[in-house]
Amino acid sequence: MTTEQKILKAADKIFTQKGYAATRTRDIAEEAGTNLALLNYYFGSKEKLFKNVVQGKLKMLLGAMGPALSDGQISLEEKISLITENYTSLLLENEELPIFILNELTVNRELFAKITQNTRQIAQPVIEKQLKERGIEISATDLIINVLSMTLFPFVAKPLITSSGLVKEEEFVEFVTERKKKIIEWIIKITL
Amino acid sequence: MTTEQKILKAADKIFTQKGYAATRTRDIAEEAGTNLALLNYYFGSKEKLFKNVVQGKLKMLLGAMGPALSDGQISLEEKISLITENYTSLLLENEELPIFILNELTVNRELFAKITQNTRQIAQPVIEKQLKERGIEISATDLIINVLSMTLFPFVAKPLITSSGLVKEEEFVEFVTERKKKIIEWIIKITL
DNA sequence: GTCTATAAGGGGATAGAC
DNA sequence: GTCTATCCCCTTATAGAC
Repeated sequence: MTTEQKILKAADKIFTQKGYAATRTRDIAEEAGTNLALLNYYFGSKEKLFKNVVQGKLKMLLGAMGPALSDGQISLEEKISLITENYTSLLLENEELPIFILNELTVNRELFAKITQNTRQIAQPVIEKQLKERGIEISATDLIINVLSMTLFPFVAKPLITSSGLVKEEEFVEFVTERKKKIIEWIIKITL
Repeated sequence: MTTEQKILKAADKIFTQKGYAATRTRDIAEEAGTNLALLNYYFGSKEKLFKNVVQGKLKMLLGAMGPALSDGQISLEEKISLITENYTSLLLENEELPIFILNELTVNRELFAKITQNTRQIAQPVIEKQLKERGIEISATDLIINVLSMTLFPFVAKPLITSSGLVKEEEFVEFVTERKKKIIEWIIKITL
C-alpha cells in the first residue's frame, strides 16, 4: 500500500467519523502513520483531500442504485429487491456513509449536482415507462423515495434508534437484516 | 427581546446551518447584533451555548411525536395521521432540523440518551398494547420506524432529492404536502 | 450589562534538510 | 519521497474600562 493510499484511507475514516470542519489534518496524518507535510505533498490541501474522499463516497452511494434502476430488463419487483438488498449490505459495512453524505450535501450544496443529476436522468424515464406499461398510478419519484426512505432511514437515524432503546446496538444488524425482507413486501404491496 | 434571547436565536440559526465545528462564535455575536464577550458572559462557552441549542431542537423533534404516540385514547390510525402531519408542518418550518440533530447525534452519541429513552419508554408499551388488542402482527418498532422513515426522509435527503432533479427546489413544499396524505394511506395499508 | 483589546492556543500550510 | 521545525492566521476566551 503506497503512502498516498494510506493517507486516503485514513482521511476517509476520519472525515466520515467527524465531518470536514471537526477533522484535523494532523489526525489524518497520524492515522496514516505519516506526517502533515506528506498530506500536503500528495493532496495539496485539506479541502482537496476532502473532495477526493467525498466524491468516492457519493459514487459508492449512487453506484448501489443507478445500475439496477436504469436497466429496463429488470422488473420493478426485482429493482425494489436489488436496491434494498444492495443498500442494506453496503450500509452494514459503512454505517456512517449516508448521514455523512447527506450532511455534507446540506452544508455544501453545489459540489455534487452533476453526478446526482446524471443518475436521475438515466433512471427516471426507465422507471416511468415500466410503471406506465403496467398501468400503475404511483409516480417514479414516490416509488424511488419510498424504497430509499425505508431502507436508508434506519441507518441515518441509527443513533436516535439505538440511544432511545427502540433497537439495541447489538441487535441492529439483525434488525435491518430482517427488515430488508419486510421492506420488499411492503413496497410491493403499496405500489404494484 | 433580551440580549440573551438574541444570542440564543442567532446561535440556533448558525449552528443549525453549519454544525458545531464550522460555526464561529464571532458570527453568532454578529448575527445577534452584539459581540463575542457577551456571548461568553451569558453562556460561558461555545460548547455550553451549543448544548443549549441542540437540546431545544431535540425536544422540538421529540415533542412532535411523544404526546401523540403515548396517548392510549388515540387510535393507531389517528397516531399515524397526527405524526405525519405534525412532522410535515414542523419540518417545513425547520428544514435543516432532522439532519442537524441526526448528524450531531452521530458525532456525539452520549449527550441525548436520557431524553430519547424517556420518550420511547412511555410510547412503546402503548403502541404494543394497541397492536395486540387488534391482533396486528407488525412490531411497534417497525411501525414507528416506517412512519418516521416515510415522513422524515424527504427532509433529511432534501439536498440529494433536489440536486438530482427528482423534485425541483420550488416544488418541494408541494411535494411533501401531497406526499403527507399518501403516506397515511400507505402506512395504514401495509400495517393495519 | 456592554464593549474594546488582547492573551493563549490550535491548526493548515510550507521551508528546507535529508 | 519523507521528515522536523516553524510560520502565521484564525478562533475562543477573558481582562479590564465604562
